[in-house]
Amino acid sequence: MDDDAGALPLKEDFSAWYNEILWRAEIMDVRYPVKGLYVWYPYGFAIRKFVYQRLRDLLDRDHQETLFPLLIPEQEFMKEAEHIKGFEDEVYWVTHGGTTPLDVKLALRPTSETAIYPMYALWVRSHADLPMKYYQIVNTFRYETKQTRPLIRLREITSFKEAHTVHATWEEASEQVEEAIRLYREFYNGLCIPTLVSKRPDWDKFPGADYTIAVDAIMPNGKTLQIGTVHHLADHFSRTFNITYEDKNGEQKFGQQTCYGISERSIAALISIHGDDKGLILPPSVATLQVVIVPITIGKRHEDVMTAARKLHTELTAAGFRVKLDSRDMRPGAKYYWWELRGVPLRLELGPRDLDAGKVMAVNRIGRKTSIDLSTVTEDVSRLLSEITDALRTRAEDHTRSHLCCAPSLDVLKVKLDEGKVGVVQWCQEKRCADRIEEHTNASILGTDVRSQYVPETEGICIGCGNPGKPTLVGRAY
RNA sequence: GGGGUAGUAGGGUAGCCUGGUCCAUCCUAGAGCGUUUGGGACGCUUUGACGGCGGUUCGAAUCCGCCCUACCCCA
Repeated sequence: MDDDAGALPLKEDFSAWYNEILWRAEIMDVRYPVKGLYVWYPYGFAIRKFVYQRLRDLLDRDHQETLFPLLIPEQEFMKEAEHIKGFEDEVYWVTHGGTTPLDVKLALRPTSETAIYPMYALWVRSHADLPMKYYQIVNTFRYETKQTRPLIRLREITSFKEAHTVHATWEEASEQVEEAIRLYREFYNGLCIPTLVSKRPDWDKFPGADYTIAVDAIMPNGKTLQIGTVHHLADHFSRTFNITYEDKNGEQKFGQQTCYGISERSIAALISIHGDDKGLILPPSVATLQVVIVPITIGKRHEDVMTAARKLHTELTAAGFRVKLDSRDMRPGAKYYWWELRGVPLRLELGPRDLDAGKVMAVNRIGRKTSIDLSTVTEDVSRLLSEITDALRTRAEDHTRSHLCCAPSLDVLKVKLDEGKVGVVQWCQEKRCADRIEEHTNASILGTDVRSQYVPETEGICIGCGNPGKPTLVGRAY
C-alpha cells in the first residue's frame, strides 16, 4: 500500500470516523463560527429531505402539518412551572428590537408547547374537534452547556419534527402514545435502524409530562442515542393554557394531550449505524442517489459506451429510480471510491466488454458483484436494491442484539458497560437503587417497560437491593 | 459542572520560547494545459494562510489582554 491517504479513520475509532465522514461525505460543514451550529451541505441536506419525507408520509396518514412561530412571549413560556424548570437554563432570549429594549422578552422556542397551546385553547371548542393531531417540522434552539456534537447535541436543532395532539380522555391520549410508538418503529424500520423502546424513569421524563416513552438506538461504540420521544402530557398543559372542550353533556372539560418528536439525531443514527470503513452506506429508501452508472470508456469505443450508458440512465430514471450517470473525466476507480464514500447503494459499471455481452456489472455497496442482463435491468436493479435493504437491516439487528447483555449484578453490569455493551438488568424502580446503579457503573438508567424483540420480559430481583424488579435498560448515553 | 490541548491556504504540518528580507513545506485541495483511462493516473504551470478584536513596537504568525471556535479527558 503506497496510497492509503484517502482512507477514513477506521470505524472502530468511532468519534474520529464520525467527525471525518460528516465533511468527507459532504453531510455537514462544522466550520460555521458559532458554537453548536452547523451547515448542511447539499448532499447531506438531500438525505435529510428523503428521511423527513418518509416521516411526513407516515404522519400525513392521520395528522395535519402546520407551522407555529419561532418566538414565544415570556409570559406564555413561563406559565407551566415544571416545564420552565426543565428548560430555563437552555433558553435563548430575544431582548431587543434593534436598539430598543423589548417590554416583553421573546424566547427562541426550545420546544413548541408554549407556542402552540395558547392557540389550541382557541381552536378546541367541542368534543367534535377532537382528536386534534397536528405536527410541524421546525428548528428549535437550546443553549446546550455540554459539549456540542454535529447532529447529536446542537444549539440549533434544524429539523425537529414535533406532533401535538389533544384528546377527550386520558385513555385516548394513552392510546395515541402507543400509536406514535408504532409510527416511529415503522419509520426506523424503513431506515433499517433497530430501536429499543422503553419508559423513561420519572426523573428523566419530559418536564410537564405524566410519562415519557423513549426510542433509543445503539451506536457503533455501544453508546445509546435517544432518537425519539413520546410524551403523555395528561391535562398538565391544558389546565395551564385552558384548553377545554364541551362534551356531549354540555360540560367543559380539559383536553388530554400528547406530544412526540424526532430530530436530526435520526440522521446521526442512520449514518453511524450503516456506515463502514469506506464511508456512508445509505439504505435505498433514503439514498440521495440509489444507483450510479460508471461508464468504462476506452479509446474508440467511448461514444458507444456513452450512448449505451445514457440509454441505461434514461431507462432507470423512467422506472422511478434515483440515478446518476457519472460522466466526469476521472478514472473509473476514482469514481468507485467517490461514490462508496457517499454511500450510494448500487453501482452499475458499463464498459465495452459488458456491452458486447449485453450485460452490465452491478456492484452493491456491501461488496457483492453480479452481472445482470441489460434486457432485464429494471427488475434486477429493483431486486438488488431490496437485497441491500434486507442486508443492512439484518446487519444492524445483529449489532444491536450482540450489544445487549443481561447483567445479574452491579459488577457484571459495569464490566459489560465498559466493554461497550448496553445492560439489561432487574431494577425495583426505587430512586435509591437507581442512584446506586448509576454511580457504580457511570451509566444511566434508560428505562423500564422495555418493548423490544431483543430483550426478554423476565422477572427477577433488583440488582441494587434484592427486592422484586423489572427488566431495565442501562447504558452510556450521548 | 471540572480540567487539558489546540486554531497558520481546501486539508495536514513547521516556524512561536529568542519579534526582523511580504512568510516555509506536504497532499488526496483549487485553477489551467497536455498525455491518459476495467479499482484512487502522470507531467508541467499556477492560486492561496497566520481564528477575531485590541495593545506593545520602527516592525507581530511570534510578546500581552480579551473574545470566539474546535477536540480530548474526568464528574
